[in-house]
Amino acid sequence: MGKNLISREEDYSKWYNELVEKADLAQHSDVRGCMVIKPHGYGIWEKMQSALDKMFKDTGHQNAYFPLLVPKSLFEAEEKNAEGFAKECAVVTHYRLKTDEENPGKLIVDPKASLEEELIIRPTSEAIIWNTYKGWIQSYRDLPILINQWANVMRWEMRTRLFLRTAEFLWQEGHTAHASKEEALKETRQMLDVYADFAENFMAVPVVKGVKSESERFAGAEDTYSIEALMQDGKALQAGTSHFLGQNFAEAFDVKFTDKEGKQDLVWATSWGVSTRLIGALIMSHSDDDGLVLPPKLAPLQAVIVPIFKGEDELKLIQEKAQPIIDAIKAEGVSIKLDDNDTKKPGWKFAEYEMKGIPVRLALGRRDIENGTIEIARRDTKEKELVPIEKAAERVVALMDEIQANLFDKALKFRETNTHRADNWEEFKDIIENKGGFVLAHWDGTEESENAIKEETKATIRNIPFDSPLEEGKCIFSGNPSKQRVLFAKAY
RNA sequence: CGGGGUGUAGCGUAGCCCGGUUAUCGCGCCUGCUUUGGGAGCAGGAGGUCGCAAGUUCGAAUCUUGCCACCCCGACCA
Repeated sequence: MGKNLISREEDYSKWYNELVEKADLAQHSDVRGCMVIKPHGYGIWEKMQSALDKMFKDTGHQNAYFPLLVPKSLFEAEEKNAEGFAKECAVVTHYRLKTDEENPGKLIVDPKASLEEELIIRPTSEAIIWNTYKGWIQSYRDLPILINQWANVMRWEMRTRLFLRTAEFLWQEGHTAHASKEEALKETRQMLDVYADFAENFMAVPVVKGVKSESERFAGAEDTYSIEALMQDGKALQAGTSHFLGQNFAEAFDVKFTDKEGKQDLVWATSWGVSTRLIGALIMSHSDDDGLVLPPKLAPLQAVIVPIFKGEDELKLIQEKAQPIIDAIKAEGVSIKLDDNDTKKPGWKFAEYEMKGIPVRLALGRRDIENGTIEIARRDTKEKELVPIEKAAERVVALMDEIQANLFDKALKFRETNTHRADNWEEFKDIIENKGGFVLAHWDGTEESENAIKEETKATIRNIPFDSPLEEGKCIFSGNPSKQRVLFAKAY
């Protein structure tokens, strides 16, 4: 079982980096701030993609693809959005290299090949997409447009961490266009619900849904909704956002439609996204000192059989015994493989699959075959059980649901015991500094208080939870009246 | 962009202050034998422009200067 990591924040960062390496998920690239996602890490992303993609399709969305490069003039059209991202944009200025006459074998940028208009490598695609939508929308009959794109984006971050913040990252971004404000608001909320559903039911990570304060709002949005998760070190992680963009982008790109009455109006917009950061959330929610712990629904490989054998004859016998189990398990839609690699020893394999977070491991050796048993070990609790070989498939399939549910329950309990209420400034500071976790506290709604709190404690308003009840109270910082509690935490 | 630090084999490192034969150790890798129910043991082997350049010196991983790269702390952030 994992230790309570909240008590050892200093080496938590090291713990995380080593885990990513040991679990074989990713590595730093030689390219500044970028990440190489290794097959096991990418396998998790693929599982996330297919689950999310299905949820998007089930809510009426379609996939499409837009260009990587955004002309500067388009990028700057929506001023707030452009301003918000300006500091972290990579810019393409030239389109050709040439050999360096002073340094044979080397290349230099050809100064004659500079672009008339610079191209921005997308940090997000609102601009290029809304410029395209302009040509697609004339009438209310063209609406709504419900499109998602799977893509990479680039944000030139000052400091990076694998999965949590990298210069290039993979994500999906939904961009929808609507005829009415109500419909767009409904879409914004619906997609946040989809994200929360995904986080809780696939990732086994409980989340708090809510609305961001003005200062944390997406650049160019009227409102930003987020799901916030609590990591094992007591810090919050924003796991997904859904933005109500109002008519800002329609105005910037002049996207109008004619309604049923023949009147012209600007189109209403939303955008929403989750990224490979979710893999970081997954790692930090469930892992322990022995490595990664994966929820069965997102494990690229859900079960593995480690044969314990001496010589080819024994291996052959084990393979024969294992095959019906494998067939039965696969028939139930659970992925499993027999690791018959003879260059690695069983002990090595046990450790390896544990680090990689494979939910269930079976061990089958001569001793088992003589006794008609098989050993089943679950990753989440590290418990081992010896079951009759004919019951193995049934047990493994059942474990998938048990482990999935256990991980969620454990994460939920962790969040509950690490969510505190603070009613005055001293209490608030004490919790943030000494305990960590979420803090529900009153706030007067002003940016001044928000900034001052951040300045003194590093804690920020994660969101104003949708389910936060209305109650009279006083802002923990200013003492001014407040109508409800908001969610504070130190964040990634 | 400010403040600090580090560059020695695929990875992690000793040596540097106080210059002196063949650059230390561990992991990993290769070969052989024995092993296989929790990251095997023994024996042998391969692998190095000591970040780059210049300088000082009989002699530089070690001293000096310049350059480059990376890391950590802050500001920025899905």
